[in-house]
Amino acid sequence: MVDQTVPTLEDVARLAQVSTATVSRCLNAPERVASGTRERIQAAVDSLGYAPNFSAKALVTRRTDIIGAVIPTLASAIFSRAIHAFQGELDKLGWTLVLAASDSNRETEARQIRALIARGVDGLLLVGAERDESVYRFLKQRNMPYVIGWTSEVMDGQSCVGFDNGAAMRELTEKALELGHRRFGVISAPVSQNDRARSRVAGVRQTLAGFGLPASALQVAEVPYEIDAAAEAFDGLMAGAVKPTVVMCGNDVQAAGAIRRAQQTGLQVPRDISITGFDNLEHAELVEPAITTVDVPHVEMGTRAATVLIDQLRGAQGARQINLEAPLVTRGSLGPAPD
Amino acid sequence: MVDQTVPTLEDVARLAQVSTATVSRCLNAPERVASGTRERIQAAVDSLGYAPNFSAKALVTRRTDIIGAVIPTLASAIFSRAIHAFQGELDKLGWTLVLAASDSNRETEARQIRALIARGVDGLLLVGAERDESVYRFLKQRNMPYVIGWTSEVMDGQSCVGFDNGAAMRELTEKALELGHRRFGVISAPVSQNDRARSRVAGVRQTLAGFGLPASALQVAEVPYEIDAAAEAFDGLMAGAVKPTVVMCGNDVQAAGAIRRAQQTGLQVPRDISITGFDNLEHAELVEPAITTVDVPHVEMGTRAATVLIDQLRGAQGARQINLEAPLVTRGSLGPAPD
DNA sequence: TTTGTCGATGCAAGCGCTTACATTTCGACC
DNA sequence: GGTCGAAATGTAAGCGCTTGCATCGACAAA
Repeated sequence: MVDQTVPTLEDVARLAQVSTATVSRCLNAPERVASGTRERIQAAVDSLGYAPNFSAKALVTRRTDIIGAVIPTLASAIFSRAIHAFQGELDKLGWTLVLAASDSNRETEARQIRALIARGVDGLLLVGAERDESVYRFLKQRNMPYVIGWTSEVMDGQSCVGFDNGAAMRELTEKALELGHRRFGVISAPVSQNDRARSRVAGVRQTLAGFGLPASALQVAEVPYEIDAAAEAFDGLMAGAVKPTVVMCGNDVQAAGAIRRAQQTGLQVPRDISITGFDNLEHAELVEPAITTVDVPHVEMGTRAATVLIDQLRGAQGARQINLEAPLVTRGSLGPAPD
Repeated sequence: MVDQTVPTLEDVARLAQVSTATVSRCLNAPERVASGTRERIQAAVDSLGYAPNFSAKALVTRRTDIIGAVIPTLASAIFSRAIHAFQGELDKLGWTLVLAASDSNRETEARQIRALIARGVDGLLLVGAERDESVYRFLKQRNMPYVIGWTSEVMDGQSCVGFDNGAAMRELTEKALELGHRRFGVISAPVSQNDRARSRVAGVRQTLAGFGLPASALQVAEVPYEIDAAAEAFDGLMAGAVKPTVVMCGNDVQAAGAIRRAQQTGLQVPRDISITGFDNLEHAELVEPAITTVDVPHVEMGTRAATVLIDQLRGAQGARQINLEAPLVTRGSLGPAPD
């Protein structure tokens, strides 16, 4: 290893017999440099294997071309599909993604948002609209562009790319009502710090109330998005005074857990009990019976989030609120209510 | 929005009536600053809401505290669990993760590795050992620390945190032999640019050869890690002259696709045909029958990869090659060969 | 009092790049 | 050949931070 030092603009300039300014221009706005010079510089760049130092560039331009995303988790497929699409689109547009997972912890999320901003990200993708006001103040104070995903319920002036969690759940609930169900169970993620989960539960509640059912027609259990936790929650619901005929789950992982537990306890799905999910993850159509669920447009959400954010960075005026379709996917796990 | 400018070290210094050098020391090595001064500076930092500019810092220290990871995809759960653990550990240690997905494309991967290095990452996590020699030359030339995940077959001097793909598959194959299977099908990811997939297939081949079976006892189909593609590949294998009694899949997604297609064509698993997977993804125990598979230690791999890489960045000498256990998980999809 | 030591602090250079502004070059045209 | 404007290029000032070295002052020992 003879030459341990990385070549700089100055090395290129010297080799090409021009000033550093010309090299810089050649790299950033080639049309402002005479073609002969350009070729000479290009040759110097190639022979030196020069690559610009982004820290130096960022220092003077005040831009990093880095976008940050803070998501609840990568551990399951829930967010990873959208993040994959998000990253792919960013890559295409010349941006780089830095990623942090908050494990659905509010303080962690706030810390990570600050950390990414300190790192100099040009923009942020956040999940859900609910966070401390102090975080939004900070974002505003630093004039940081951001887009909120996975929900369409945001404040004026905020950009989002999401869908209506409540509406999707209302639609699913109506379907269940049509099928004769009158006693509902819900297995949800803890709603206290999760606006999307809360909207979903609210969607069920509103629909049932609108239909004229008493509050007792709905039992809610809150547990994490894990199979075993959902299985236990299912047991809890079925052991209640008012046994539900349909259990609506906050996502497909919980639905899979509920279905399995139902089958273990000798119940047939959907003959004895109907179960629904949310997200349309890959496994939703693999389990038996396949899960009736809501098709969350993960990929489109990720892609659009990237374009909305980049548009904003490039100076587009005004917030954009994009509300995507999240259609019902009817499969075997939801059937008519038992007599 | 009155004060649009972000406070700098100098602002803090002025307010605290010290030099910028002292503020810098106070932030990076508090013990070298008198406690009175320290308090004054702290107060100034707080009142200004000062946060250091990482680009400037990186420019002079030549370190970014950013780690890059280039993985094949985030679209499924295959890599995301490990990346989640990797990011969590990095976060704990004070590092930040930037992520790029190559979609298993060799050129894209090479481009992304270069891009992340240009961005100034301090280290890299890569998946699998197989890439153009020019990439490794580049890595070496730039003196870039990196760790290779998902395999233990690396060159001398390279660090890895993985497992023995071939050994795991040999073990699985032996199990199938014990159960009386003599005609094997394999559904694999395309092996041409995927050393892990190649090792897995080789594991089957070696075991069968060692057992004395002819080459015709093994039929291989190469398709992407997708359910439908796997289903078609399954059809292809079953339509061959030598119908397999067991189909070993490159991962659990393919196994799920194969199982479903088997059932659609009236075959009972494992009575008529056995099917195995790889990875032990969440759905492996959700489908019916549950998938016999290899439990890849995703989380531990992610965590250890982070610590190995950071150790290296901190100056630990020599490459570390960590070979984790990837034990068999016996479930319903693998049974005795039919008579 | 003088000297030496050491902890605390300041000074200033410089990391590699961009860019406003100044200067040079080069044709086109008369 | 001389003039002029545009195009091409150069000059140099920073961006915000770290850090080697110089300085200062307090205190202990002589």
